[in-house]
Formats: sequence, structure tokens, C-alpha cells
Amino acid sequence: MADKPRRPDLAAMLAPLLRELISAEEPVLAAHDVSMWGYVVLSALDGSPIRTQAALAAAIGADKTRIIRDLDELQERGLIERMADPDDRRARLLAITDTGRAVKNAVQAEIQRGEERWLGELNAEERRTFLRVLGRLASRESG
Amino acid sequence: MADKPRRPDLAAMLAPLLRELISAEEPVLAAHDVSMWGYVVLSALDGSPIRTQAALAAAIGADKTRIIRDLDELQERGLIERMADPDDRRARLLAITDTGRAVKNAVQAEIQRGEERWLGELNAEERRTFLRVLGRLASRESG
DNA sequence: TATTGTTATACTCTATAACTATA
DNA sequence: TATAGTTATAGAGTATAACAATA
Repeated sequence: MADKPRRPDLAAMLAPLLRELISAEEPVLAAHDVSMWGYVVLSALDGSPIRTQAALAAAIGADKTRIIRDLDELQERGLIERMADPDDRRARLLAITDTGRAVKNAVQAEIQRGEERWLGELNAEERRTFLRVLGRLASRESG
Repeated sequence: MADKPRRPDLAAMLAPLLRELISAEEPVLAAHDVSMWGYVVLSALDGSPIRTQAALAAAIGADKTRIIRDLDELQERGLIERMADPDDRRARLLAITDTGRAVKNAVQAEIQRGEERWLGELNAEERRTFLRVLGRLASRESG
């Protein structure tokens, strides 16, 4: 039977786009001396504090062992707080500081300004729909 | 000044989505015994043959050294042809075979069926706009 | 015995450098 | 001398296993 013309796979379109977006972010992150994971951590904590490092790691899709260095660094620079939970001294209560929030906001503003290179090509309706759909797909439960 | 509510960064939304899409692809690729890069190569060659391995690597955003194993394997299994260019015996003319195209189409059909887990949540207008915009952003020149 | 955080180790993936054969 | 393809090596990023402290 004849082949129907097919669209490219989602992953095949997303992968190069994500690569470019990350390349565009790197100089911004470097200028603020924040690592990619560090920025992800700050963004995750910006919403609300998180009770354990394991929970934070799960929330951002990282291994709990690989964010430790980033947490150390963020803490040393005063961008996050890592307090021992008095109720369970194994756990570390994680929270962003005012300084951390300021850095995160500055980085985010610059990144989103850079993203206009892409979003600027869309008309208002495309932009609205694309961002809404993307937000929904990204926050989808992975069951 | 007060902070305006900001949307998440594009990369922050795309990264977890892409991770999930890739996880969903892996069992399909494994079932057909094709590697991720192997599938990308087959897809790239499906449109038209490519004259050199370096050009193929550039087209799919890979390093020319890291696709060699995949090309070896694809060739051994008869999914691609790698003919020496008679005009320049350094170059290898790369083309997909009928078998290769059949494998690629089977994999792609399964993958796209799986993607309905995501796209199925969209209404017709959202789906149309999202795919159109994504296609445009993904194929954008990276200047 | 299970869990939190941590460190040390191994593994995978990718990029770099060096080589050959052609041009 | 430059380029296509290849191989070998080194590096980055990540996951796995083992450990100390606490529950």
C-alpha cells in the first residue's frame, strides 16, 4: 500500500529546538555565574520551599546525588538556605533566599528576552496557543 | 518594583517533555533493534541520499565521529547503502534501502501512535497550531 | 530495617586528536 | 595542503553502590 505523507516525530522537532534554546541560555547563565541545574533549582524553589533534597531532585527530574554540588554552591553564595529540619534531623529544608530570587528573576528575564528570537516569529494567536499547549503537555502527569 | 508573573522558560517546558517522549520511543526502537541515532539517520536519508557522512552528521546535529558505529550497523543490516563516490573516492554516498525505509516507516508509525498520548489531549485547532508552530521553530535557521 | 544526605566509583555519551587515503 | 573517513583517547555528565547519621 502507498505511504501516507507523515509529519516528523515530536521528539525529532523538539530535540534540535531545545539544543538551540540551551545554547542561547548558556551565556546568560555564565554571565550570572549560575549552572544550568543551579538555575533549575532556583526556579523550583521559587514557588515554595521543599522539605528534602530527594523531593527537589524528583521535582526537577534529576538524580538526588547529582544536585548536591549545585546545592553546595548555591548555599555558599547565599542563594538558597539549607536548614536542618528540627522534626527530622536527616532532612534539609530547602528555600530560596531574597538574593537567590533576585538572581533567578534577572536570569529568567534575560532568557525570556532571548526567547523572543523564536517567539517573535509567531503571531499573537499562534504564540498564545503554542505556549498554552506546551505548558499543558510539559506539566502532564507521566502515567 | 513588583514582579510581574512570568511564564516558565521554553527550555524548562521542553526538556521534561522531550525526556518523556524519548522514554516512550525507547521500547519501540528496541523492539525494532534500531538505536536512537540509527533512527535519526534513517529519517534523514528517507528524504534524499546524502553525499558524505560529514554532511549527514551536520544535518542531524551530530558529530561525524559518533555516527560511524551506527552507520556500520545500519549497513550490515542492509538498512542503508554506503557506496564509494567514483568521482571522489574519499566520499561515501549514503542512501536508505527499501528494507531501511520499511523499518523506518514501521518505527515512525508506532512512535506517532504513541505520541497520541500527548496530542490526544488537544483539540483540533490546538493540535494544528501546535504542530505547525513547532515545525516552523524546529526548522528555523539558527543564525 | 528504612530513609536522608553524602561520597566514591563505574559507566555512558560525547568531543578531541591523531592517523590513512585520497584529492 | 586540505578533506573524508576512521580509530583511539580523554573528558563531561550521569547513574550505581556503599557509607554515616537518624528515624
